[in-house]
Amino acid sequence: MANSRLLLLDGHSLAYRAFYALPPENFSTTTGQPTNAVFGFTSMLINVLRDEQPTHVAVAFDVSRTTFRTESFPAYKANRASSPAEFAGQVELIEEVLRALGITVLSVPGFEADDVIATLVRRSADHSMSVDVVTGDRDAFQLVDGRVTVLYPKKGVSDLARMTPDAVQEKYGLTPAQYPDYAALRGDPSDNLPGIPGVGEKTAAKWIREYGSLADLVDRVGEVGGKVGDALRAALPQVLVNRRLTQLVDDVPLDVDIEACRLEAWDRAAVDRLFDTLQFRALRERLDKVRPSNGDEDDAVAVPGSGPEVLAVAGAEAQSWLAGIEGPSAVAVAGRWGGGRGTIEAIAVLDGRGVVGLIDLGDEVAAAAAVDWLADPLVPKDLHDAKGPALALLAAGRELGGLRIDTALAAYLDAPGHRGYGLVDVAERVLGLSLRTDDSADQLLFEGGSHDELAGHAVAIRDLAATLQERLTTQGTLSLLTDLEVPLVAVLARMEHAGIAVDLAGLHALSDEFGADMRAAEQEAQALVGRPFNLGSPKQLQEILFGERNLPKTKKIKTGYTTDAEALQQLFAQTGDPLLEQLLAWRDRSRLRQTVDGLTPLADAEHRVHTTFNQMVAATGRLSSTDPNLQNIPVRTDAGRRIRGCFVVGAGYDTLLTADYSQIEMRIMAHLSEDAGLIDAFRSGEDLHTTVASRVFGVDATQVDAEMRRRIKAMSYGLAYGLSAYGLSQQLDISPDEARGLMDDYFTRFGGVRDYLAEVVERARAQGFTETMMGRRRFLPDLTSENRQRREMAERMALNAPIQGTAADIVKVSMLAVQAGLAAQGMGSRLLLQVHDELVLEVVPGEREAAEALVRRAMAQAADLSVPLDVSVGFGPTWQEAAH
DNA sequence: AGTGTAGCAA
DNA sequence: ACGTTGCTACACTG
Repeated sequence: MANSRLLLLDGHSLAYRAFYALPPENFSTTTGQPTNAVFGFTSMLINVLRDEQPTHVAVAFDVSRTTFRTESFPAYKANRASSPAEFAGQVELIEEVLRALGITVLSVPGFEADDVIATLVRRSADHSMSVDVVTGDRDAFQLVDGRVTVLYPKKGVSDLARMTPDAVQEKYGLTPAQYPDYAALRGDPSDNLPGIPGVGEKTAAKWIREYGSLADLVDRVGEVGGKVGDALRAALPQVLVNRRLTQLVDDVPLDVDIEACRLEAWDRAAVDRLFDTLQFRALRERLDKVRPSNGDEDDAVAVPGSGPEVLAVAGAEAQSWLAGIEGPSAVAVAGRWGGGRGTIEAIAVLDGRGVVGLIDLGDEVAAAAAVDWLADPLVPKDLHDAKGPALALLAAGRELGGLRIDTALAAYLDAPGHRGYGLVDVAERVLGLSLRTDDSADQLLFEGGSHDELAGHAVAIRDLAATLQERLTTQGTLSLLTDLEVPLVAVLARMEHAGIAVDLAGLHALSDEFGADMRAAEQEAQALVGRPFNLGSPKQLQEILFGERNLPKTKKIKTGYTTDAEALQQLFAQTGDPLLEQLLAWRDRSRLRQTVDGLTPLADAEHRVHTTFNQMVAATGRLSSTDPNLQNIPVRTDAGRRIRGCFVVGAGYDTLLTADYSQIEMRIMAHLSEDAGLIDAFRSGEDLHTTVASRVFGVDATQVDAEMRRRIKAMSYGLAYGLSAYGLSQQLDISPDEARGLMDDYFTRFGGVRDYLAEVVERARAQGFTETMMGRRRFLPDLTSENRQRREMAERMALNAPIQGTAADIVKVSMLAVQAGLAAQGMGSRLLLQVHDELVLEVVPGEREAAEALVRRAMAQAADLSVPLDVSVGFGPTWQEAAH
């Protein structure tokens, strides 16, 4: 035990330091939960774990305000205001963090955290451990000796003073043992311990140095001359009380053995979940770099040596080796991909024989064999995130075949909502494995000596496939993987590979035009203000609007007052300040230009842009699109639609086809809620919002005016998002009472919807997750949170996830059906984009009718609901003109 | 490099 | 505090 290092922290004092050191406005979750104390504490903890490499750790907390100290001296700490509510809540969160990290938490009624610490310090002497005590309470300096160091936060949460005997000597001119004597003389305002009038730190330290100790000073108290001597004699009883209170108790009754504080590997899944909810992204990564020092780094690394034999397979040997493979293989692929293309550098194949074959695709003969093998639909294989390799094969004019399980997708279905599904992350979360990787990027590149690494990945993929397959089977969601997500990989790869053509000249013209509009607005704005300024700087804008021009204050945000479009429009309505118009115009054009200018550099030689569809980002099951995001191309304004007009049909094709579901989410709501009224409204085939409005307001459909329809439409859509009466009132610009009345009327007519919404939340609370029609789960642990904000946030997520998720499932099913239909009929038309409820296809000459029929059928039959799935289809040379 | 604001889509 | 799911650009901060 000679090399054991014990780390002891004073939870409350450090949390308090952090609470006041870090501004809560910079440290809160998006749900409004302040996390400054949790963040600061956790940050300090990670730093000391990293710097001190302890083998044992414990954190002590004060339990209550009454201790033996308050009993003997009622004024003790009586000056302390009760801690603010924002603080109290965070202590619980800190304890959660510690639990997840497997760190012992201690508290003993009647004693302060420092007494618990002193007790452990004394006990650790038997184990001859070195000890670090982290606390914001200077009384702990009395514990310092050659074996024990106190780390005391100087400033903020990152700067710790290392108090060794020498450091104490240097700072106070006293030994650690003398410190409590000195503290008793000095008093402590923060603990409400009075000092001696006229005696400060200097005199107190001088006396202790001179007399050696407080006891000696008391013995010779008559020798102290002057006014301060009189003061000392007068205050002596109080000084002795101070001394007793400052002394730490080192025999607190504590039934925890030091050995129980040994730091074990922590529960990564729990840490991930907790840090996700706390939105501690950076800390998560810093924590990753700190490993428990008990040598666990080597015992879980999946590399050969602990695993199977690795064989470098080269040249002509590759083909025969691959041909001899038994059973499904786990395949790790090194390469690079993105932007609709990709290359494979090497693969590691692990099969039933238990040998990893490594094939470097730099070797042409071996590469040909490997590509044939990867493309073979009859060879079952498991990959992690197969879309990249699939793109590489498409680039080579081939297609990935035989994909059985994609372990990244499996991990996503098992637990959506994580930040990343790279192999390193997933192996750690699911298997508790720490994969060695040279670069932290998810995409493994094959360079010289990384054979072992790639082979280790293949082992991890094999184990992940087995574990996750079992988990999904238990969940009943395996078919979602094998029949939906995995087949979709190939479809997405083809879409990304195809890209969509853009009219580059048109985009450049738009950019110029929007640029000119921006300059005009900028000049007018600067003329109105009287000097140049940056219209894109919210800070300068705030100074000008609320300072110089003294406009009414808008909604408060972290950095002052908002200048968002809604607020500026409201300000304009109130004040008519012409500057606001110019700002809004500038913002609008600037935004549009930004969209256009982001697009042009991404076009390839054929003037096509290739987005990347991400299948594992949205917690609800939706896809997302990046580089560029083609799912948020403007459509609501005329100028915006002109950008859509620059997405065009490509050479060799006849037209673009767009097909979208109308009101798919409302239809899903009708189906799931089984509300007879809503189902009837859809079956009638009349305008949905008008029909619903006529029922809510109890009038004939012909009596429904535009305003009534608008309100009902907003209400209907809001329902699926957990809209509150307040939110509805804001959106419709009516009073909360009026909104409440509208909701009541709505629910009177559509009681099934109300019952469904209530039930979906309660069910999710009971089982811990929501489910889509096809069984896709979303876990929402916050549904049982004590914290109201977090709980209500989770409730809204629970309302929305089954609806948004079911829509996502249905669209994915329809994509598979479209792709299958195109292939079955040997058609040349192809899918290009998916925008949540819309598909965009490029149609070759002669296939318009067949394509429309196919798409309509595929989309309408993607699910069997109690209401029809209505699909509208349009054709046109541009995306804009193909819209309907 | 990371955070916050703003704004676009479904 | 008050409507979900995403992505990107920019300004500002350390």
